Amino acid sequence: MSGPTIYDVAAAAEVATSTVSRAFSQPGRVSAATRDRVLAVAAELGYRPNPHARALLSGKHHTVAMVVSDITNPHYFELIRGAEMRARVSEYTLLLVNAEESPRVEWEQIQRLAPAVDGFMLSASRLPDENLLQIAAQRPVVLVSRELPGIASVVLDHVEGCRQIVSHLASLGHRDLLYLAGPRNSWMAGTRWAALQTAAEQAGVSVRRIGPFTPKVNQGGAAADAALNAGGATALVAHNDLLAIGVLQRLATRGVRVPDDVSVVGFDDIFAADVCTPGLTTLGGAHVDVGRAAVELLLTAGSRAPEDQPRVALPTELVLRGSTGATT
Amino acid sequence: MSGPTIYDVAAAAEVATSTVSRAFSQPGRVSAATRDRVLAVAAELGYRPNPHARALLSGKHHTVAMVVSDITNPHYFELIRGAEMRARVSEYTLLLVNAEESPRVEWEQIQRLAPAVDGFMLSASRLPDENLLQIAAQRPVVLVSRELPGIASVVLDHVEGCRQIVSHLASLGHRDLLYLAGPRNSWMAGTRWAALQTAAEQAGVSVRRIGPFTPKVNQGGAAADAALNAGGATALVAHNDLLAIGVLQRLATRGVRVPDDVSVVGFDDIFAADVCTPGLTTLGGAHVDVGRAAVELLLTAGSRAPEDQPRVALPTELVLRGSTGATT
DNA sequence: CAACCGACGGCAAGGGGTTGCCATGTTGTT
DNA sequence: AACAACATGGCAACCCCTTGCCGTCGGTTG
Repeated sequence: MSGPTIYDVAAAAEVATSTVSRAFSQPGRVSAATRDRVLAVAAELGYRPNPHARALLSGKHHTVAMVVSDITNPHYFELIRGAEMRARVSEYTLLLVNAEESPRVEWEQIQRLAPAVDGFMLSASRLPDENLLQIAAQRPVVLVSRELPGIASVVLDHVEGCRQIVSHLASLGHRDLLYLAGPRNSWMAGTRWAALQTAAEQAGVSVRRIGPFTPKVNQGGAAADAALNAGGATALVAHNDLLAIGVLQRLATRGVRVPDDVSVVGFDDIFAADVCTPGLTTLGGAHVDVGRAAVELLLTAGSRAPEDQPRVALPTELVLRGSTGATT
Repeated sequence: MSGPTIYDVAAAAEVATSTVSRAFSQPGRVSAATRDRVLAVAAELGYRPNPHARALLSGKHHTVAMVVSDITNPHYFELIRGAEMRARVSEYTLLLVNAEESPRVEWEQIQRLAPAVDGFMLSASRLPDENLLQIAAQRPVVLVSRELPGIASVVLDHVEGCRQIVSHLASLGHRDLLYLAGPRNSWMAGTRWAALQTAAEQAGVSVRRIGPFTPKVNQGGAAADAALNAGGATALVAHNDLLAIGVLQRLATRGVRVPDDVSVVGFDDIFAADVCTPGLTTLGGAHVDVGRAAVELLLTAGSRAPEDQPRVALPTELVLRGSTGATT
């Protein structure tokens, strides 16, 4: 069933297993002649080192786990791709775990995998701070789309991003913004709201908040109705593109014209934002780079003390499409 | 660094390590009293079995690898989710691997992971048949969106699906269909073409093929232009939704009205198909179930002989939206 | 020519579990 | 009461690979 072991190679090459092991991992430790012979025999037999046996002794598993809050959110695709690419370069394996928006599932999966991975990349984690610190005490952790002192993190610069959104809307004449908030346990939801308030104040416009809403398309209907009910706002800023798209659909159904009657902005710049009608103005960014940076941090985590865990903030890009326009 | 071991638990509970091991894996093998004590001590110490050590001896890793041809295709989301769900139920870990549309990358990754996983789920594999058989000789393999005698597979029933597409179009008055083909090394592309031909013949309509095209949105422009250039067809059937959406965009740019001038059909029913304008008529199916079924097969693979590997074909669903209409 | 030294291989001890087999202690059978 | 049949727990080997330490051997150095 399993392939040849180091013993088979050793026997065939007529050396000790330790020599075979060293031929691979410490090339300078054996003579060139012996090394060549061992490698030749190994190649012939199709020998592949068993990663488990190796991990058992070294404690290094060459594997990192990426936990995402909800894998059906297309926003994660690019993130995953970036993480996967960076991991592969270092010959690391990426383990993908779906938390299904459930803190309990997230916690259980992490506990289960903890002994088997070198670190965790937690994207939009819904776990409370103390749990995150607990995990970070056991294993290297990098947070994505969340920040917490003592733990490394990678986020898109939402402060600057929200400023861009507000500036954009303000320049189009909007004076009353409404934020359709994300889940209560989403750090992003809180931060975006704070950033929007600050930006709004600086720009001299007002912003209110309703919600929370689960950031999925099918919640967009409720969000849109709530927004219309709240009244007064000429621009809606949805927690993410999925919600925004749901809102657009509902507004269309109710005969509210976008952007003539109301403008809509989302976050993430998912693929569908470019395809829907009207196109969705949204705050994007290089999500591939976020994933890449997170894994990068994770792989170099060993050398850093808990108190100087880096916080990386990557630039955002406001993508203008048809869903925002001048007030009439 | 690492948590307590079975030795710590054994010492604390004043039993042998074998007893601790059995308390977990063979509950009936130890007395209830002993088992309870061991489990209590283990819980108190926060003991978690080391999966590597376990895998080393048993050869079971409780891990399956899912290889996808291109992770940026949203179509995989549901597939991944289904696979992940099924794996979790059995406390299996899902390893996600991106092949980036490159057979070489796919092959290398599979070889690298082979000693560390219990099986492979290969989605839309771009590898030639002989490579697949080679892999299947080492490890259990389940193919998704591909069939090959001797290897288990799960596909959506494209034969019936294509019949539905053709019937739909024929009933709307279309007599000349054009298939915008997928990549040359895509099994699906070949099968869909064959199924379309058969269905067209039965329905008494004509179908032609152009391509191959890389199934991405940005190739839709070229595909649309080639289709218009080919002339004559009143309905376009694109290899997948990404390509179809690209086609829709290009047609809109060129002022060709959909569905008035030409109808467009896609495959996969990705999320974006519902939000683009017009909505894309597409052949979908329960992709979650495909992922679920594939993992199911993989977990029960050990008991089957190579010659009776099941071929599962799940039903498709033709989703009608605005991109198809009657000929004028 | 003795004392040293570096290069190279081998021995053997883990690392954390699992499991076949054996030695007890219990219960059941006649 | 004597013996068979279980039920339990422990011992120790084993899974595959890594690595500290030691022995050997040819070559330097003084």
